[in-house]
Amino acid sequence: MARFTQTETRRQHHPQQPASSSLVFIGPGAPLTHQPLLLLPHQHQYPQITLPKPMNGSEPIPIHPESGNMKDQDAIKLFIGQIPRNLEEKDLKPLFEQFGKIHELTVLKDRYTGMHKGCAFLTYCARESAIKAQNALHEQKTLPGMTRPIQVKPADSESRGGKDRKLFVGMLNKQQTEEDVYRLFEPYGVIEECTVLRGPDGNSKGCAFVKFSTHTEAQSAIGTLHGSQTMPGASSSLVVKFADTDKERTIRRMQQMVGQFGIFNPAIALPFSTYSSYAHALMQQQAAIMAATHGGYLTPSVAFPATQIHQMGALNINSLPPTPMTPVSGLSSPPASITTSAVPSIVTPIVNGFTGIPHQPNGHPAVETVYTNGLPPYSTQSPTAADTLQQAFTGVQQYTAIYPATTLTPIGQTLPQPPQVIQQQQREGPEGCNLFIYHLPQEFGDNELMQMFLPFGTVISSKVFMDRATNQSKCFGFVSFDNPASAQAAIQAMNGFQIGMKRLKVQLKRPKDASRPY
DNA sequence: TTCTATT
Repeated sequence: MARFTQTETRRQHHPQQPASSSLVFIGPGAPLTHQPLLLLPHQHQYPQITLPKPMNGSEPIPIHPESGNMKDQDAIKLFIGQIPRNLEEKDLKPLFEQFGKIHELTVLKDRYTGMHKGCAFLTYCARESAIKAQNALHEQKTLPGMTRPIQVKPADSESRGGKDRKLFVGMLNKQQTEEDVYRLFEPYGVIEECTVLRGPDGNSKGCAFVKFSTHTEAQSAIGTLHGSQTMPGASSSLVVKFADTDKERTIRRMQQMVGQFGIFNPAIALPFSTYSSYAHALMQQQAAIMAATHGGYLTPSVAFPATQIHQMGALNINSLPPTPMTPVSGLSSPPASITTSAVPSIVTPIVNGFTGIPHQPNGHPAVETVYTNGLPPYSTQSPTAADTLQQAFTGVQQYTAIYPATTLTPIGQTLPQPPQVIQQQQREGPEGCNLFIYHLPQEFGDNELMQMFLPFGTVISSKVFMDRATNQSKCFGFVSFDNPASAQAAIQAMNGFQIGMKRLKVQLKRPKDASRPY
């Protein structure tokens, strides 16, 4: 059995501190499961963990720092993962208290929905308690209802970056194990984590994550290994690059969704150039956002909370039913298997909770009516592709749509002050911020329109014009941003963007007084 | 060929 001893993860605050425990590589011979292979500290014996019993309907009791509850200067903040979503702070407390006095324990909640994220941060008063807890708990026990073992490890915030030393390894062959990957990367530095990505069946997806202890090590692995060889059975040479950040993953998912739009009419492929231009604009936009945000996190108005992104990613848009306009063969479109059941139930009441805003008497309901309702006007018809698409987008809707419905949301008191989306009754952006979009797919409603433009900035309003008689989309609409740069980015990326057989026309909305001399 | 989550 192979055993590789490694030094402990370096801590940001004490880079010089000698390793206080060693990490052991669990290699082949050890029963490898589909779990990521981690470099686990030696196990110590601790009392059998008694799982806390969730208490129904009780309020969370956050444990906050207080006097007499001082923490070590070098205390380690731990990230706790794989927590059942029905466990709150007070439920978790007993589990962790056995390793020492807790300084702070916070279950992470979605900022907007208050939804339990299934993870928490934990800081003990004593550094040593954290180490004990990690050794005793990490990957050692699976909490009720969870399919993976609990995670107890230093929070990302405890190590600088974290991402700048984590590599994505692609184009592995599916037979390669964690150990194979480990061996491959071992020469370049200290490997803290090595995970082969696997599907539910445990089969390798042909890629892996390798985390080095330093950026430099990671960089050197890239320099030497990337493209250096082609694994047997792989379609191209080995890919070694820094892993995506969450933001990049978000962008990737959006790109994938965009790609899926082409499925509305499989006969026409999305031209790569257009796709690429959208992707590129997304990247630029995201980069701009990141640069403008000191914390490095996306502005709430633009960011998709990770949990919701996850929801999007979990939905199979490929299962879209044929649209009424463009029936497709069974070839590329399996029967609609997506149902509302695939969407967290919280979504529906929120999205449906909108009340109509009365149309203006000027005969222009569109731009005047912001988020009149969260549903496309055709939603009462039999299921359409857009219905399903809407479900796919529900996570985003839940986020974006929630603001106008503040008084209707069941979790209203957990909502923070709504960000700029809530310029409440503002319907049209400043000049240069309002776009006219033509050649929309018939199935697109306000929401789909909004989703398509959200990546470029804060969408103040989105409206697809409907034919009053037929209740069908007139295939054009308006989108308003809160700033001209977003509008320009959207034009750059989306004008000429092909969806099905059509190409979008995206241009600035003509100002009302455009033709009027001043 | 990008993971279960990181205030």
